[in-house]
Formats: sequence, structure tokens, C-alpha cells
Amino acid sequence: MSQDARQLRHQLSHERILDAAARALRRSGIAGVGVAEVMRQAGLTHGGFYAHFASREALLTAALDHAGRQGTEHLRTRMAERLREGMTPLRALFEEYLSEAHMAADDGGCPVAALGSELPRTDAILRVAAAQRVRALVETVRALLPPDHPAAAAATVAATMSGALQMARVLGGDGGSALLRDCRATLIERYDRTA
Amino acid sequence: MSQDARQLRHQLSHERILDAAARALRRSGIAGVGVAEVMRQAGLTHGGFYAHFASREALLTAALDHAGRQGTEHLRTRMAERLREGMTPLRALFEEYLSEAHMAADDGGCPVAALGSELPRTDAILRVAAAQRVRALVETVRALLPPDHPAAAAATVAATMSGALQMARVLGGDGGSALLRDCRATLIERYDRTA
DNA sequence: TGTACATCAGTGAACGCGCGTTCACTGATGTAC
DNA sequence: TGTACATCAGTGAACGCGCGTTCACTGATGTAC
Repeated sequence: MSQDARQLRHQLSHERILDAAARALRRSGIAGVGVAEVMRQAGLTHGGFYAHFASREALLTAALDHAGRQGTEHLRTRMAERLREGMTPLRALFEEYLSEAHMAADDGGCPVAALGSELPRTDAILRVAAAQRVRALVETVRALLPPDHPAAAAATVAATMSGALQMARVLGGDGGSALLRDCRATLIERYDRTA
Repeated sequence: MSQDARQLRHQLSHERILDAAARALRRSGIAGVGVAEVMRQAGLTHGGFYAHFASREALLTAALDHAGRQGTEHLRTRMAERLREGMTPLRALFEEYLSEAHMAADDGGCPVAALGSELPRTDAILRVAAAQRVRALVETVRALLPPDHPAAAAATVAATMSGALQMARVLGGDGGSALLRDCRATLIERYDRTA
């Protein structure tokens, strides 16, 4: 057993830090992730941070991956519910991604929509993680798109979803909801064969 | 004539500051707009800033409007060239908005794409200006869309354009270019009747 | 036309503050005998 | 089983730095006579 207990404690702290960072990242953007605040959210003091990550940037990179995986998982769970209601997978994706809940989710949801405009300006390591998130989003769409659609459609639909969520958040309130509804309706009509 | 000369000098400085801020805003995002750096770009020292704007936030609000108007004007100019080549207005919009040049334009171009994910998190005054920029983008699309399209299509197309530009910038290089090409092709095929 | 004074756009030093990072230390937990 | 020592996750004070903002000042330009 030796120092397994110590290792476990360290690892649990690590995960709490990562969780807190992923939440802060989506709520407040890259500039909004502060080492001290993240550590406080994780129930620790800021000094211990560098025993877990080499730098703030290393944290951001890990947090972006983490947020991406969380977002995908959450989306999958929500979509499963819709499938049980008899919805097409593609339609379930549109309804969930472009839902009021996703618009309002300030510390959850898709990191591409939450950070899209900031990511191109970050350092090289973070941009690599960012590009992976974008490719993952396109891939998610591609996997659900009826196979008779051209490959180019997946990227277009992914761009529409991310762009629409962002624009809805900028408008906020009723304007945002209306925009979401418009985009949902258009996507369903254009891409979901069963509509 | 009296102090008209003084007023003019002040006004010219004001415009240089605004220009510099609008450029910085699109290149570096909201967090990247620093009072000192903007003033330096305008050929002034930072101390004089508060004779022109009440605060950094007031500058950001004005700069966002300025960037929006500049972006629209630039787009209009570029589209006019395409129209002379015999292109449909809608197709000209797609080709220009989703061009390599727009992807690479780090201190020009559409502020919605450049700032989309940061804008929902800003203070109230700035968010009002941001919402106007989003509505202007949707309106630009709506005006060019063949009238037989449902109204909801304008918002969807605007979201696709902004989202695609952003995602292309995140991917960068060849991946970005390929994504732009895909989205251009899909939009033209789906919305431009003459294609 | 020339001189003394007023105006005010812009200067640059200084401020307070928050942030990322460092580092000597603590104290709970584990190991050795 | 009990005692002395080692480990190391986490603490908290301190640092250097950049930023937005303030303010007393400058000096070019304009006005008054």
C-alpha cells in the first residue's frame, strides 16, 4: 500500500482543480481563469498549484480537453433521453445543442462555442488542444448526418451550431431564444430527412 | 475660426485612438485592448486618454461600433468587385466573408466572428453594442437572401458564416482553408439559386 | 505688428490593485526499528 | 505496540510585473489690447 494513499489524495486534488478550471473556462473565458480563484474553488490555497501544473497555460490546455470531454458526455446523455422519446439522432443533436439550457449553461456546455473567438489568439500548445475540439465537434456531426450528405455538410452544420449558440448568447433573453428557434428549425428542415 | 483648430486636432486624435482600438480589438480580443498600447498606436501617450474617453469600457463600446461599421464597409467594397465580375450578391457575400483574406485578417474583418465568444461576458453597455452587431450581421444576410427563403434562414446563414470563420481560424493553415471551402460550397449550393 | 496672458491637448510620473509565480515552512501521514 | 524520523501535499507571505486611472505640469496655439 505504501504511499498509494498520498498519491490518491494528490490525484483527487488534481481532478478538483481541473474541474474548477473547466468550469471557470466556460463561464469566464480564458482571461477569466485565475490560478487563485480556481484553487479556491477546488478547496485549496493558491500556493499549492504548481505541485499540480507547470503553469497557468498547462492548466488551460488540460482544462480545455477536460471541458471538451465533459461537454461531449453531457450532450450524449441528454441526447439519449431524446432518442428514447423516438427522436432521430440528428434531430436530438440539434434540439439539445441549440437548447435554452445550453444557451444558459454558463459553466457547462460546448467549449468551442464558449471560447471560439479567443482560441485562435492563444499560445501554440493551447491552440493544438483547441483544434482538436473543433475537429471533434465536426466529427460528432458527421457521425450523425445521413450518409448521402456530402462530407462538406458536417463542417457547415457544426459551424452553424456553434455560431448560433454564440450569437444567441450575445443577444440574450427573448432575442436569443428566437434565434435559437430559427436555427433549430432551419437545420432540422434542411438536414433531418424525417422532418 | 477661434478654437476650431483645437477642436479639429482633438477630434483627429479621437479618431486615431478609435481606429487603433478597433484594430486591437479584432486582433487581440477584449482583454488585449490596453489603454497604453492603443494610445501608443495612435501616436500619443497614455495619460491623455481620459480627455477622450471616460474609461476603458467606454472605449471598447465605441471601438466595437467602429469595428462593425468598418467591417460592413470593407465587406461592401469587396463584394462590389465581385458583383462587377457578374456574381450574385449572395454568392459574393459567401465568397468574401468566407475568404482566405478574411480568415487571415487579424486586425480587420467581422467583429462578431472575432469576438463572438467574449461578448456575452462583458458589461451591460458593451453587450448592447454587441447585440446590435449581431443583428446587423443577420440583417446583412437577410437583405441578400432570395425572398422565397423563410425569415429563419437569415439567422442560420449568419450563424454559419461567423461560426465557420471562427472555426477556420482555430484550425489554421490548410485545415482552416479546407473548412472555409466546405462551408462556402455548402452555403452556395443551399442558398444561392443561381448555383 | 508686437507683447502679455489664457486655454487646453497632450505629457509622464505615480498610485493602487490583481495577477502568476516562488519559496520557506507546516503538519498530517507513512516508514523503520 | 511504541517511538523517532522521513516524506510530501498543501500553506501563506512575498515578489515582480502590467494594467487602468489620476493629476500636476508643459508648451504650442489662440486671444486681447
